[in-house]
Amino acid sequence: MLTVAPECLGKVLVVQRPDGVAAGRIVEVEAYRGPEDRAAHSFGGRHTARNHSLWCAGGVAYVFLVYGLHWHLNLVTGLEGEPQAVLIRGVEPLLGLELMRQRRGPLRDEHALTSGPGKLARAFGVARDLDGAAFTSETLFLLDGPRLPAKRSARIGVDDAGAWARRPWRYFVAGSPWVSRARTSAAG
DNA sequence: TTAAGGATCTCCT
DNA sequence: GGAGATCCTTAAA
Repeated sequence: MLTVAPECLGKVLVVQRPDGVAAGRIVEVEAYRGPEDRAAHSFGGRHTARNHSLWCAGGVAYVFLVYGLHWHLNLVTGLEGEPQAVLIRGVEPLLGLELMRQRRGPLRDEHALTSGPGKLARAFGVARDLDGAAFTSETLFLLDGPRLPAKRSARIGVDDAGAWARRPWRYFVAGSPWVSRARTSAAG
């Protein structure tokens, strides 16, 4: 999974919805590795209705809601019974710009369209009905792209996870304006 | 059935 | 740089 995460950078995420198609190049991801990873939803080996998709064989989507407002899109990468996933945090829009703007509403900063996990999920129309969907379906799939140079840093939003929070399991493309802004400036 | 908390975003200063 | 929004999931009685 730690090898899969950097390989995701540069790939193109495509989501087809009834109201249109959206596509973008992945420029930022985070790796989560349960059940040891305290920051992961699967920490402790908990297999619940919510994170069921995490335990499926790799290649499906794990979609969940945080703070009652924001959806997050993960790519499950483990074997069946091994909860491992890559969280997609930032993409560079390629197709469906108009559609994304519609779904996101008026923005002060053009780059805010997809520069964050909650933002891109909304821009791409990702919601609960995509949870468990295969990444090879017509609705949701990945295209190969040029391998981009990955930089690493600590993950974001997992401060209370102790040493696990400091693991450099966030991979991003340095210099891309579509990378979400880390609260703690990226090391490296 | 109830209570508590969360892998964030946005606006305002 | 700081605080509020908002609803789903989980655990306990």
